[in-house]
Amino acid sequence: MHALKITRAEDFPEWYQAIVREADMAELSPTRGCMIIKPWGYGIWERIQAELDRRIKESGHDNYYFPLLIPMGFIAKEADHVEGFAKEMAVVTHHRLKAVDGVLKPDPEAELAEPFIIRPTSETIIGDAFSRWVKSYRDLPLKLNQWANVMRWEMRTRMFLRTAEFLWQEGHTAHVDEADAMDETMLALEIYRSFSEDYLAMPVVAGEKPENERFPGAEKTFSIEAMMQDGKALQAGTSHYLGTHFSEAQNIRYQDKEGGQTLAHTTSWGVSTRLIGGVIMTHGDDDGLRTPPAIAPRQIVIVPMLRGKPEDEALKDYCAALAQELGALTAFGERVRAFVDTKDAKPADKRWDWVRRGAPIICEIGPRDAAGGQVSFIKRIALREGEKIKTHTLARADFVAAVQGLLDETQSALYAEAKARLEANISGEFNTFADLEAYFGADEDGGGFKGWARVSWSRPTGAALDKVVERLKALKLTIRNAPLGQPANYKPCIFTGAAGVEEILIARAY
RNA sequence: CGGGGUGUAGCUCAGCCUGGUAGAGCAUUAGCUUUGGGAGCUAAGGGUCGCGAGUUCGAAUCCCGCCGCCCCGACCA
Repeated sequence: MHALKITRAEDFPEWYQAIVREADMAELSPTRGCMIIKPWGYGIWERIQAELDRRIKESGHDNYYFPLLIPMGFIAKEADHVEGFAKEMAVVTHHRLKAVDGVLKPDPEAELAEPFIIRPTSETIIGDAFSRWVKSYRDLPLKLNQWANVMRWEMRTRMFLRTAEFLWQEGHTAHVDEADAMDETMLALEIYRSFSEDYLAMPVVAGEKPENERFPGAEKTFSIEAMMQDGKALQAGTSHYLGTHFSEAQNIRYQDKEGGQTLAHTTSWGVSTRLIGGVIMTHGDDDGLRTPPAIAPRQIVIVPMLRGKPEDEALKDYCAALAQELGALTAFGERVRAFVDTKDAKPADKRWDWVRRGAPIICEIGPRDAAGGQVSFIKRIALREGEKIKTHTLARADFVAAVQGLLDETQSALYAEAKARLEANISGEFNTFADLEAYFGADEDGGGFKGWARVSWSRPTGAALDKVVERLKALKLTIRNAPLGQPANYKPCIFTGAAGVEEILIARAY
């Protein structure tokens, strides 16, 4: 009997919805396409923010905050950019409401001369600031970041993976030349890769997006791609070299050492609350989430087996003292987050709540443990032995001494499991398009697990690339990226048979 | 935005075809029992049946319109 009513094997999308609800991470709000993020979900985001913010600052970026509303004219300045975002823009057109026949409406008298858009991303408004801030080569590089909410009017939303409003971090930088901007683009990508692997225990493949998948207005787009447990790829972060597209559109020029006016080269890069969806689909099991300890809002949860009797007080004291002792330890460079769940609820219910949330270590401490100076606990990553829940018992001092190791082991085990899955399911055994069809076309409904294909291609562009995209679409496939670390030699192009020039990953994707 | 499904108690759903004034399980609350682990018994509370307009003496049920959600498609930094 699992803690979730639905298993991954039965219905992966339903299982995903169940985990978001049952782990109490988020729920839908009355606002279409938007969610209420609850403490277990938001707490994970706070851990992500704290660590990623540290890494971003360490690499020389400062935090800024730009407005939510962007003058509509700004978005029109870069042609590809407006084309990419126009269809999903929320627009603010009025500044006042008025009751007309008892119905509240935007006051026709209060229409804005120039509407605002709610930011879908901030290249344009930040570019405008750059154009004023960048005067001399001495002002460069200019490296900033902001933590913000953005809005994209998506047709189809899924909690954490694609919502109309989401939270993210967006880095924006300006540089003297392409080489410097490309260094920055790759630096950001590497921050995302290492952060995802070290901190989220989510292995990824970093690489360059094909032309058709580039960010609107970008010269080059790079991504990190993670493999979910249904085999689909999730784009978990992107880093863009924007060339001089935005500089031209917004006049970001500096006086170089020779006294000439030169266009700056800009970059942008971001990760969002989508990472949380990735964590769920990487580490969840049929009992709920298994939260990596580094991002678990509570790493050790202590459930006292309260009985509504006088001896409860002594038991609570024992648990509080244990939590305090654990809180003095450190793990992943921070204080250990221990929590005593004293809520007036049945201990068994509390246990299963924390199992579904995926607290890494759940202690269940009864009067006999307290009297004997022991700690009984379950490990979320090794919850069962056969059908039965596996309970461990250690002397209190031994448990305290073991905690850091347990958390480290949990983090490592989650990473190792996901890494093994990723590596076992990327196949280079495809030589012709027929091979792809044989594998990916086998199930018509697209429901079964399908791994990724790593294939050589001749990197067609324009109409030839469109044709490739169409052929892949028929198999519900997309090109994810061209991984960094390319081989010395290539097989013939899987699409055309021409000489291969690059290896790419092909997969079904979110 | 197209195709399909769906919307009834906090959750999962029955009732709809064949109109008669709303149900089950779980959850909640109270009491009693139980206590090394997802407990039992008894009782209670809880629903404008997604919204609106029709047909009808009477609509959860039939008709029309709208909206949300889920799946597929299109779209998706």
